Amino acid sequence: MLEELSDQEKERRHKLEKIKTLGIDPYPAEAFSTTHSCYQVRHSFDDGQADLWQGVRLAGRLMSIRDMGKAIFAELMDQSGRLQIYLRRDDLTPPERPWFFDTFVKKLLDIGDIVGVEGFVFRTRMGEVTLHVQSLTMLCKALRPLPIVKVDEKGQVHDAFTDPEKRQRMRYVDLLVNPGVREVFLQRTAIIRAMREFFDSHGCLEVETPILQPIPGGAAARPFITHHNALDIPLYLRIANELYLKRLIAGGFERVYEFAKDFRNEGIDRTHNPEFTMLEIYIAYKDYYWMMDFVEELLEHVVQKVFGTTTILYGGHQLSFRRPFQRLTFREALLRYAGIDFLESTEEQLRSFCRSHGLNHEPSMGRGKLIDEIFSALCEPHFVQPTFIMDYPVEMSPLCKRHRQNPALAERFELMITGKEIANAYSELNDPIDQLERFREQALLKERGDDEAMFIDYDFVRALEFGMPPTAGMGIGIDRLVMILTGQNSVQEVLLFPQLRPEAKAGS
RNA sequence: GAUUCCGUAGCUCAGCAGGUAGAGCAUUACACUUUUAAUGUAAGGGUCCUGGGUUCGAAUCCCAGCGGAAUCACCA
Repeated sequence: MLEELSDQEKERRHKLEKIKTLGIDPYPAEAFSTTHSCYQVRHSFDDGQADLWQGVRLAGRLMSIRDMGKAIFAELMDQSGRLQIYLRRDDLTPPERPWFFDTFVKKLLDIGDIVGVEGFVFRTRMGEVTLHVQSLTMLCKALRPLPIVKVDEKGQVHDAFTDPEKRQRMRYVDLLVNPGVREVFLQRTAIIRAMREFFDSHGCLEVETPILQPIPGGAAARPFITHHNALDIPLYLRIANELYLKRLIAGGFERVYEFAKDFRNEGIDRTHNPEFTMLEIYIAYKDYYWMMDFVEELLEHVVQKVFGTTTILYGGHQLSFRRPFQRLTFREALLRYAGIDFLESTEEQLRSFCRSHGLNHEPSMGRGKLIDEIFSALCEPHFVQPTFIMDYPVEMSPLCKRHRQNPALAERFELMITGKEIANAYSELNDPIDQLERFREQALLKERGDDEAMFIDYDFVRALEFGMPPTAGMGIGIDRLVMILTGQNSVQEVLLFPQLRPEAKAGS
């Protein structure tokens, strides 16, 4: 069911028909080869060697058109940026097509149309590097008008395309019209590439593990569930890939990592999207202390490489990614900011602490969750600069080794930045008997109504029974890291296509 | 899931003591062969999110729904 067309859309469809009538294909099949990008022309044009700048071919979208009568100034935009082009009747009125300029270029081209041009480069009186077009090829007619964003001489932006809903629903328009948006996604890719290079240079192997899992393991979260028809079994979209990567360590790979799309069936807000990207990496024969050094080195490297500095401005804070980061134990953090020693507290004491501080304390919450609640509310906001929090209570970490000095603690650290967890790492539990017990405790929590408690994964336990070397493992929430590094305050701004409610159908 | 705010032309917005709509840009026409938020003159363009209700009369008030934003809850 098509929506009713607006006047401007009707107008463009009329133009489309006229273009066809002139014998011009508005959607030609042939490739259009280019010699330069807009950026190259604009930044490397040399007035002294103008004769070298002939036969320059560019392709892109018309972003503005200033009709001066017998001449037109327009802006062409390609992936690299914009370049002014100059279209003159005298040059675009070939004898075999005398109507070309007056009928086609002037009347039938619109902002948003995609064209290929060829000509020579010159500098206008106003000092603008410009392509003097000698031939123009229609490459695609745009049937909808593009929102016109204008920037005046003071740099002030007018009529910016800002409606968050429209921007996200029509990201293709957002990307065309808001240059900062493109920049964020280029940086996102650069960040991931720098990480990948770092891992590869440390002898790590990038692998792929199942997204559809019979048992959703490796994290505490509600999964999406689906059904496999041929096998007639339920399958879950993965909430993590941890247990599969550790199977690979058991299988003899010593350094593996995966940038994994994970899925969690939770609410959507400015820090949560139902699908998100998590980097997980596992290194055999190392422990979480080694991993802390490794993360520091990784982040300092990535930030330096992508941004050319180790200082990032975020929400008014100067974040320093220069090594070493602060380190603090979980117990010290709770003592300092909540005034409690969780090692000395029973579940009941923790529950009443939550009650008296107005925090959550559902009956289904065990010790681990109560402690987590207190920590999140009272401690996390203090860790603005990159800070390692070490040695979490063992109840909160069912896949993590007990601390070598205190069995109530786990050999786990989280890296907090701007009060948010960015990385989470363990000395991985490789004792199959202990692992099975921890799974069973999770099963009990599930019976108490904790729908995020873990399932027992017997195959994973079997893998551990065959033996997995001591291993350090870590996960990094890529979207949140990208948010911080690119200065965005919502995940939707670092995801090309964030999840939205379906658009209401027109008519039907 | 709860509360609050928002939903008017392609884009950004104004209009609300209730009398069936306005601006800038965009569009159309004309003028202008070095302009750059081009300019000048003229014109067209709107189920005012949807559905009910109150009223002689609703973009404006009330109710419900849909969508979005913020805060909280839930959650990495």
